[in-house]
Amino acid sequence: MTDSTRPRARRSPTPDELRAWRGFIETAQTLNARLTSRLQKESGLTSADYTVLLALSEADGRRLRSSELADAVDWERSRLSHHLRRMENRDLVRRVECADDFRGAEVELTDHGARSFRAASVPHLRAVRELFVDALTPEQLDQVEALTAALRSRLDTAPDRAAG
Amino acid sequence: MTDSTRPRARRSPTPDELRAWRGFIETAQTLNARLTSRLQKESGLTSADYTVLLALSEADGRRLRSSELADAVDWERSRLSHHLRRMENRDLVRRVECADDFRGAEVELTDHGARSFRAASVPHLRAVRELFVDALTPEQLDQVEALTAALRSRLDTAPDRAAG
DNA sequence: GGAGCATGATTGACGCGTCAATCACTTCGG
DNA sequence: CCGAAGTGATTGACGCGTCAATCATGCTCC
Repeated sequence: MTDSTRPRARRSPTPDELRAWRGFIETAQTLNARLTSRLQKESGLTSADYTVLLALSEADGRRLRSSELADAVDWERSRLSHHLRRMENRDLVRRVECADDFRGAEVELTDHGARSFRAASVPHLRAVRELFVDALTPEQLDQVEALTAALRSRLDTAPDRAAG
Repeated sequence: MTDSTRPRARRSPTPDELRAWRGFIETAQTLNARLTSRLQKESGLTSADYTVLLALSEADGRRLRSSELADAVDWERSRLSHHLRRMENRDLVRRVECADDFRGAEVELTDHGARSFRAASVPHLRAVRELFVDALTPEQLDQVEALTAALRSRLDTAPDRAAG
């Protein structure tokens, strides 16, 4: 216990803690990669596409201001802009001029985009069930919520560049 | 309960389940982004750099065959190859011809690479403690291990393109 | 021992995401 | 009004990761 004289937060994680950390982050990444790959194969959409289409299909009139969309999906502006250009080229979305503020643009789901999203949705959600939900007990699912709540609250507290 | 007539795995997740899923994957991504950004700012290394340097500094003689390194970090060959080129340009690693098999290459930590890794390591591990370990109770850390074990075993079982 | 296949690794093309710079339009102060 | 500051959104450059193609060397079997 030579570490016990140092403040806890300044020590490196113990091997056990590090194992938990690595397990957590690697599992999340693998899971994400697997879901993404299935989504792509089954429906030709990336998970970025899916995120955008989901946000748009939930919006009133299937359209959103660019900035609202950026907030909804929590992306940087320029990332959204680049991605919308690519999605527009594939006829998944359409940009239309905004009537009340000519700086702004509105983004609209095309019919093809709406259809693609609907077609992707069912197999995607099924995959989430297979690879995540069904792998865990109901108690574990509750634990997940508690864990992520705790982590999120820590993330919200710590102001990006380290804490005091 | 109209769903109760359908096999469980074919249903979409319930709203609760979906919330747990979204919480899990988004938290993991945010956490990862935060750690990556701190690592980058504090030491000029990406997490990809860090991963490679960690694997190499744990290897005998600070060197590994390219393919062994690829296995160690679980990357595609070509990704590793691209990344090593970039790291070589920054004098973090060096490629040397392999004596016993002239197809192969060995990758070696440079002194500068070793120093960069050591310098990055302490603040990085401290950040892991701050943002992950210290956000959770010891019980929760145990839960994380059990959860990820369950998820991993599911991932290993399901043969990438869906399960029966 | 040479043809054909296997293996280790690299390359090129391309879509992606970040950062900094920029463009276009609006608003505010005078 | 006009100019300056503010705001919504796009662009360009660049590093990254994937996929398919390729290169170079080693291996096998007749």
